[in-house]
Amino acid sequence: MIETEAAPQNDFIREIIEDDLKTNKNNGRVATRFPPEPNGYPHIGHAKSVCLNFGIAAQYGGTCNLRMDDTDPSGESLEYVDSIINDVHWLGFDWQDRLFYASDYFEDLYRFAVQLIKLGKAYVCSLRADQIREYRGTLTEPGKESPFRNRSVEENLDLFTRMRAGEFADGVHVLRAKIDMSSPNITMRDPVIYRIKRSPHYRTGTQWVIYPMYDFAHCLSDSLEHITYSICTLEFENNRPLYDWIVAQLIPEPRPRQIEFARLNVTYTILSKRRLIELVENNHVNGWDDPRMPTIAGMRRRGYTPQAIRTFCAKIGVAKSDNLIDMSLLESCVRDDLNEQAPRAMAVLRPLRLVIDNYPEGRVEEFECANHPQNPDFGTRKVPFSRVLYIEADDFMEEPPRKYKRLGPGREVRLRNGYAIKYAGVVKDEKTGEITEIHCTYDPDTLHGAPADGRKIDGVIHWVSAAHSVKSEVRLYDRLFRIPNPVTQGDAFLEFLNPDSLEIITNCRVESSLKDAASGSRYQFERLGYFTADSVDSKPGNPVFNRIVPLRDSWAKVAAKG
RNA sequence: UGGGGUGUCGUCAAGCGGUAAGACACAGGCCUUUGGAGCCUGCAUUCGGAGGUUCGAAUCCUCCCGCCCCAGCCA
Repeated sequence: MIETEAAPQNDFIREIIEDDLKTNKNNGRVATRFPPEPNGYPHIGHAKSVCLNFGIAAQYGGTCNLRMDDTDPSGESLEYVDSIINDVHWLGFDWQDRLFYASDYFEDLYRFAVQLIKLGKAYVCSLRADQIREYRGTLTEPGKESPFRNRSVEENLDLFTRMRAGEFADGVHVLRAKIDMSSPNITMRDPVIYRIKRSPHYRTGTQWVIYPMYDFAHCLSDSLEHITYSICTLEFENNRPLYDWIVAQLIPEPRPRQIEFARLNVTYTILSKRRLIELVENNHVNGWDDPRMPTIAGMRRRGYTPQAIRTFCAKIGVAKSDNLIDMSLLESCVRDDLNEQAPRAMAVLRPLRLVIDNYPEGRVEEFECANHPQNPDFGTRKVPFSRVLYIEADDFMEEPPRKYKRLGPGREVRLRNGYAIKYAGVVKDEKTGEITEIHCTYDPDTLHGAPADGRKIDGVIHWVSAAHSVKSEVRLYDRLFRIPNPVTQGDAFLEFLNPDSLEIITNCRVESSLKDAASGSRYQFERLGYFTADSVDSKPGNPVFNRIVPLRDSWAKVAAKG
């Protein structure tokens, strides 16, 4: 089952749940929710929360709701709601009919606020925003009580009703919880729970001019949905006493419990929604699903599989200490999945002409090649072979360093799926001295298996028949997210946009059997890594390939060592 | 200098008083018609530091240090 397998290691949360199960706190129910604010596309950090919340629910036979936490109309939109729905589904999770919107609770929340006023636990404060800040005190000094703190219930009710009715301009009044202005926890110093904001809401339009704040709306939304565990990130730890306070005033037991975990950080990656929005709005990238983006949509386009992302989330674990996950773990997860799922093919990115001198001109053979080296279920494909081939320019070196196993003067290598060939000569451009063509001879007895005389052939290179190959477009993203650490520095954007890291290569040749590659297909091209046919830019018959997994340049390391 | 968290290998992360799991990374080897697959081996005498309790401490106690979060009418 997808949900269970995706559950990250979450021992401290499991412990809490199992204690509750023992004491039968919630009658054995486990109910979680994934509550994004629809003000951006979900990213890999959200995936961690999605896997956690749905995973926990599945582990205990419970439920997980999807809830749009849309209490601040500015920045929220239907487009983002759609992206969340789409991406969570794509990741493999199902909330069935439990899709909710905090905005659907506006009427309930309003009534809760009225109730709080009647309890004498909330008041309308008419201080200006800057005054409220001033009265709040500082980290080390207690705050001062608002002069409006002791308004009568009747006056508060009257004012709050008129706030809703639109009688006041934005900002002239707010509703505050009456808690403790001298609390060492600043969150508890009479927090604002309702504000006037004349900003049309993407769902409720202009129906409301007052909107509940997160602290008020979230815990009560959880309560309305009978959530048992409200799992959120660490920065809300200071808000937990407020969460408990509000719920204690208005909701009978059993009440939802907030549990915090550390949010995801990945090396070289920006996961701040504010910054991602900036990248999109300033056109630094081509939208939220740009393959360079750490969004689910971007990763999907780049070729990541839901499985790989789920595995990643399961492997990183869930704890309370700040973390910075090495991107190599993410890459390892895709490689692992794709190694099993991706059919193999051959491609050449930087073509170098290779002529087999002793192979008859005009002759064409077709080799039956396995689409997967380990799994015969993938079947085979026919690959044409002829006298003139293209090989990867890197696969030939005139002065090969030690340990180089590919082609060079005097050497013999195997053409993947084909014959062993032996170096015969090289042709250079007279002016530049650049190698333009390699000449080889082939050994006809080596098509299947090693040569009869027992000589060993170490190197294997891939190739494509020049006359039969098809030209396609490949986009190389050397690493998924080319953003240097520390990501908090402003110049991160410059690096992100560095054209050197976004090289686009257009003269790639892909063997003909691939020219009908369907959109969204993933291939591992021999020795080059995993590629996906880009589902947005590719056309049938001429796919555009994104390279999705960087292969470690181990050869470069060997060469560096000498 | 207030409050809330958190510190175990390069990076994550188990461990809950009985003598440091696992993963990624890294290194070496074997094997292979992708060097990037597969297999094998190595990789924390020590758990932020210093004391203490105990036969025994990463785990309990004391003090100290580092890092993160909180002063939006954001979430």
